[in-house]
Amino acid sequence: MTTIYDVATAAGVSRQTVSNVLNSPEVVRPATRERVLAVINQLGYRPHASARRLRTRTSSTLAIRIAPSGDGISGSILDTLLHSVTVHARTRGLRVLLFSAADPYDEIEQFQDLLAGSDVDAFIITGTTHEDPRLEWLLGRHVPFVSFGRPWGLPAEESQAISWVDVDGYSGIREATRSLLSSGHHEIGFLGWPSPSGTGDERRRGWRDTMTEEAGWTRADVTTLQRATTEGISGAKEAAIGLQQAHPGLDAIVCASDTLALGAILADIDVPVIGFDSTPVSVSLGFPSVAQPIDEVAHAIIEIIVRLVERGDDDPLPPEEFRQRLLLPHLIQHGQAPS
Amino acid sequence: MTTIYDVATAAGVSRQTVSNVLNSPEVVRPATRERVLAVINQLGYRPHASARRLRTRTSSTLAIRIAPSGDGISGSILDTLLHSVTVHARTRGLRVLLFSAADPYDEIEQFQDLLAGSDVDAFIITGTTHEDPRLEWLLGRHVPFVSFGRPWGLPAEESQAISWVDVDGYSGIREATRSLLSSGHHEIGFLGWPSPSGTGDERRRGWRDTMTEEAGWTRADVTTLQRATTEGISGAKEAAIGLQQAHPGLDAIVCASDTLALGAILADIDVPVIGFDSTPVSVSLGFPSVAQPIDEVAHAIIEIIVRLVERGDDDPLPPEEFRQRLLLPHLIQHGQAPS
DNA sequence: AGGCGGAATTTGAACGATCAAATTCCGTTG
DNA sequence: CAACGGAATTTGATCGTTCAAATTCCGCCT
Repeated sequence: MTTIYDVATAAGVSRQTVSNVLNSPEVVRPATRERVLAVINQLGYRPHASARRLRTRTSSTLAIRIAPSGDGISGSILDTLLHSVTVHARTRGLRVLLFSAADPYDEIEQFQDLLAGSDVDAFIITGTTHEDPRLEWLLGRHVPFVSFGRPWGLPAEESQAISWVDVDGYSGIREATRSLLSSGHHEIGFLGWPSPSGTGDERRRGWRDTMTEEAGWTRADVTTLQRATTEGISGAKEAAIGLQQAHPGLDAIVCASDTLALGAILADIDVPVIGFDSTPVSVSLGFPSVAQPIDEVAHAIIEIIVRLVERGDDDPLPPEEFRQRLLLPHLIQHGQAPS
Repeated sequence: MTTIYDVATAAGVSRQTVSNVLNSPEVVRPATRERVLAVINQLGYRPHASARRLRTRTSSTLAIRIAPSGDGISGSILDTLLHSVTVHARTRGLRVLLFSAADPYDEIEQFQDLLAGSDVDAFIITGTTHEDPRLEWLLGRHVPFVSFGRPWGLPAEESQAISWVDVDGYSGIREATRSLLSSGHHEIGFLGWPSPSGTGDERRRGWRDTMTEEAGWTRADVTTLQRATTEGISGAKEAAIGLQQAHPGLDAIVCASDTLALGAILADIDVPVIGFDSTPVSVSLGFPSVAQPIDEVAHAIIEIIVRLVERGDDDPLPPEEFRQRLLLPHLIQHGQAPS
């Protein structure tokens, strides 16, 4: 193994100069820099990351929790995010460490371990809930983190302190509903999750507002055009059938997820169905779905993390517009007709 | 931040004793051990992982490459593996680092970086190909690694040196075919990938041998009962239609993947279809599929890695049966009927 | 030619842990 | 009661890097 000393000796400079070539090239005279770089290449020197971390107390690594196991149909959004995050992280010289945790408290336990060893500079958290203990813990210690998903239902003051990236489900469902309207449909139902659910309620509003503002329905009328059911195929199937029985004129359904959409499709009521998340199921069966721009999400997350990490410990937080990003999803018409 | 010195001072012992309490408890007198542990808890001391790594040159971390982006329908096997690996890794005190690479050479580049910094002790590699440059590189440097998937087509001698965990596709397809036979089907077709393909050919043989050994077909007859097509729905659909036209008596189809199976189902030829991998698509559509025991795979991988890492640098390799595991997949009858 | 001052480079110290060797402790034994 | 010896504990050195301070270099001005 070659160390910084070997390089220094071979290049006829001191170890610190080698260090500077790598970390602050601008302070080294160009001629020297070239010479050192040549030696570095020739010897194949790579800095010892742990030694650097010990000294600098930073790791250039971010951590993200991975849920115990893929739950099946839709769970893959987070997996997709993981891919994109890893790729974008690399372009900024960051690494991604995975960890698993049984529950939020266990997760906090892991935060501690990872931070204590200078293993990790920042976290990406997902699935924040009301009164999430993780938020308080992280904020209290000034640990840089970004949430994928807005932290719903927090007092404005606290929510301001949190960095997040999210996808505007409201707009996504509006776009889906609008596309159905413009292709001549009118009596469009909605299949969603039971309230309260930050994400779910927002998607429902997207549909409701489009129906009332752009299709001439009244608030009262649209209430019977929607059903709520927990994520799952059989429940969705029943709900879709129920919807059609109540509204024989029903001519399309917008859903809060691909799972619900699949249920609606399997109900065989023969109207167009639009899902959410553009999961493998919608891709392969070919029904339209609102796709989250996961790659953009990853990009935004990484940019924010870089900003947060670079910030000195008592510099002020960057302004909100740099730390909170709401991205637009887009309706995708998958090639094939439903079977 | 509390260090080992703080603990030592507070407990009235030397730093080394504290270190021993954590790393070799058996050499510390029980009374002392208790006292030190109490202080550790009280102060919330956590060892600084980077300092330890610098000294010991090990990281308790393994790395796995994550492919650039989820390709859609089937890719999720590796994601599932990632989940399981992370969980099992934790039980053995290991961490999981992700990295991305554009191609095998780029991947080797990353191996170097990660090893140079004592960031990583071992790798999990996937998708090994004939003449894989990674194998040579890793073997040449005695870097511990485990391959998910047998390295196909290597000279026996070299192949012996490699540790791997794989799933016996041959048996899986045999089980699938046999189950169709036992439910009264006889003219069972096979949809697979073009040869040569280690995995694909193996699965095809599973079907062929079952047909000839257990269903009374001749080698010659079965050749027309199978079609090969690249992974994709439309190709599979055509192939399935072609199969039925050639064999009007066709009464079931076994496929090398869920994607192919979905194609066959969408061909509407109304015979039972069995897929492979039990992906979300087969789960949600409810067609049977051969499921890889991914959790067992992850467990086996971690056990092997632990063995390899613990091994001194010139200890002999553990015997093959500890380093090469072929696991059995199982046919899963998903609840629901195809739409 | 001597002195000045900023740029470039080098030197000393430290980050927190573990290894290896040295020392202390303490119960046994002659 | 002193010497012995194994167990328990402490001390000195080191892993590879970067920070901060000290030193050297070198062109330029008077």
